[in-house]
Amino acid sequence: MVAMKSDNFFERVYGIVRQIPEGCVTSYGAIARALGTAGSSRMVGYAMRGAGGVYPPVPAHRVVNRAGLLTGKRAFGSPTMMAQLLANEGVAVVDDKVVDFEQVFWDPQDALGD
DNA sequence: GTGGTGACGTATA
DNA sequence: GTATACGCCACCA
Repeated sequence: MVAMKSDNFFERVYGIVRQIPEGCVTSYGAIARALGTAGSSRMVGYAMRGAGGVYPPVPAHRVVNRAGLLTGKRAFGSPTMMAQLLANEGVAVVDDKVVDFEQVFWDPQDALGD
């Protein structure tokens, strides 16, 4: 099967993010590790940068860094869009940071073992 | 084919 | 505990 998806890596990241349940969030490193590319944690975020142009849409707003900071909020067009979406999902966000990050944290490996 | 960059993470000072 | 430096690896020009 002709691998038309050269974004094998990207697609995988999208697949994980799309499995994130509503009201939950995860970290780039966790996703990267779930993919087996823990070393390319940066690539996870890089992939998300293109998440706004792929289909189906990827809830990138549910993906934050290790500190729970909405580092990529700027990728949503508005610096408050990401926080707004999270708040809409039930995730409290203050100062561009996820509140109780560890409580709403979702483990991507959980989807793999589904 | 090479170089530069990056929505991170970890290590060290 | 805070601040700074480096590394990782895949994508883009």
